Amino acid sequence: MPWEKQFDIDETLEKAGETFWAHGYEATSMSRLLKAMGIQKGSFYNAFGSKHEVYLRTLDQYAQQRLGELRELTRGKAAVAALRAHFDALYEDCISPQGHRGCMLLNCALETAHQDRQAQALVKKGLANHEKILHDLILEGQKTGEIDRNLDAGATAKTMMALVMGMRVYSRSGSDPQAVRTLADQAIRLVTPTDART
Amino acid sequence: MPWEKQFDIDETLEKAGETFWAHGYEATSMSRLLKAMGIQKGSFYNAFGSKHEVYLRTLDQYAQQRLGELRELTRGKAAVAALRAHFDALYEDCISPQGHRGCMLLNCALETAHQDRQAQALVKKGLANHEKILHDLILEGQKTGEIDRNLDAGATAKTMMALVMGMRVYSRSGSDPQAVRTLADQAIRLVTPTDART
DNA sequence: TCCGGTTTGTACCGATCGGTCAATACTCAT
DNA sequence: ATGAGTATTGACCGATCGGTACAAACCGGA
Repeated sequence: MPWEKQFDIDETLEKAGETFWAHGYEATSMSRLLKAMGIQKGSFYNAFGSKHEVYLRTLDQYAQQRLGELRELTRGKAAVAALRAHFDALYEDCISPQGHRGCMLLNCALETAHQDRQAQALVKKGLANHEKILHDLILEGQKTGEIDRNLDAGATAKTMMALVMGMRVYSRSGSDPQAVRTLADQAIRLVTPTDART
Repeated sequence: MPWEKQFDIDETLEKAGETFWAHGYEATSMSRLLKAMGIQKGSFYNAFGSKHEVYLRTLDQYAQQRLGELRELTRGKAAVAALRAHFDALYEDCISPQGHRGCMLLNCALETAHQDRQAQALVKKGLANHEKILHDLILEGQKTGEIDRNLDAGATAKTMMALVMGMRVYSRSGSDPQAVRTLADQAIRLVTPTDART
C-alpha cells in the first residue's frame, strides 16, 4: 500500500454533513463544501465520487448518529422518564445556538426528498426508526402500567412525531422558545394521566 | 399610457408560485421559472426586479390565499365542525396528486427562511395567522360548551399546528396515507370529550 | 535507487447561473 | 403623422456551477 490518505474520511464527511445540514443541498456549492471539508477537488472526487453521493452518505451518517444518541438517552429509563428525557433533550437542542439547523432529515424531507428517491428512502427509514422507538416506549409503559392501556400507542407515537416536527419547524423559523417548550410539554401530557396534570 | 403589459401580472405570479412551491427556491432556475411563467427574461426583470423578489411575492400570495380558503371553509360552522372540516380538507389535500408539494410556507421555513429574513417574516406571520384561527375556534368552542373548558386553548392550538406540520411532512416524504389520516384524527380527538371516543 | 501505485493540487471543461442592456415593437397623445 | 414613453426581445455578461484530466508529489517494496 503505497500511500495512505492524507485526511480522515469520516472526519471529512462529518464536516460535509454539517454544511449540508446548515445550508441544505442546493445552497451548498462545491467550493463551499470543499472549503468546509478542507480538501481539494481532486481528493474529493477520488474519494467520494460526487456531491450527491456525499450528501446521501452524510444523511445516512446523521440518521445513524441521531438514532444512537436516542437509544443511549433512553436506555435503562422507565418509559415516561425516557420520553421526558427525549423531549427535554430535543428542547435544549432546539433552543441551543446551533438549533437553527433543525433536523437534517426534516430539512431534507421538505427540500430534497420529493425529487430524490434515494434521499427519500433514507428520510422514510429515519423517521420510521424514530417513530418505532417512541412506539416501543409507549408500549412498554403500558405494560408496566405507567401509561393508560386504553391509549392507542401507534397513533400516540405518530402524534409525538408530529410534535417533534412542530418543535423543529417552530425553532427553525425563529419562533419564541416558549412555543417549542409548549410542544414538548404537550408530548409528555399525551402519556400522563389526566388527573395528574396541574 | 403608451402600451399595456402583454401578460397578466397576477396570473404570471401564480405560475411562478407553483414552480417555487413544487421545487423550492434554489432548485428553481431562471430558465425553468421563465418557461413556467411564459415570459422572456427582459419582461421578467422589467416587471419584477429579481428572482428573490418574485419569490417573496409568491410566498405572500400563497399565504393570503390559504388564509382566505381557511376562513371560507370554517365560516359559519360550529367550532368542532369547523376544525373537522379543516383537517378533513387538509387530509384530502395531502393525499391528492399535488399533495407532494406540501405546504409552501413549511417548505420555505425549512429550506430558505433561516438565511432569508424577509422570507422568515412571511413564514412566521403565516404560521401565526393559521394558529390564531385554530386558537379562536377552540376558544369559541369552549364558550359554547362544545369543548372542555379545562383545556389549554393556546397549547392545544399549537399542538394542532404541529399535527398539521406532521401531516405535511409525512405526505411529502411519501408515507402511507394512513399515517396522515391518523394525525388528522388525533387533531379532532384533542377537542373531543374522552368518553365520546370509540 | 528506482519502480508501481495512489493521492493530491490545479488547470481546465462545457453548461448554466442570475442578471444587464441596447435595439426593436408597440400604443397613445398630440 | 409623429414623437414620447413603455414593453418586449434576445444577445450578451462575468461568475460560478459540478465535474474531469493530468502531472507532480508521495510512499512502500524491491
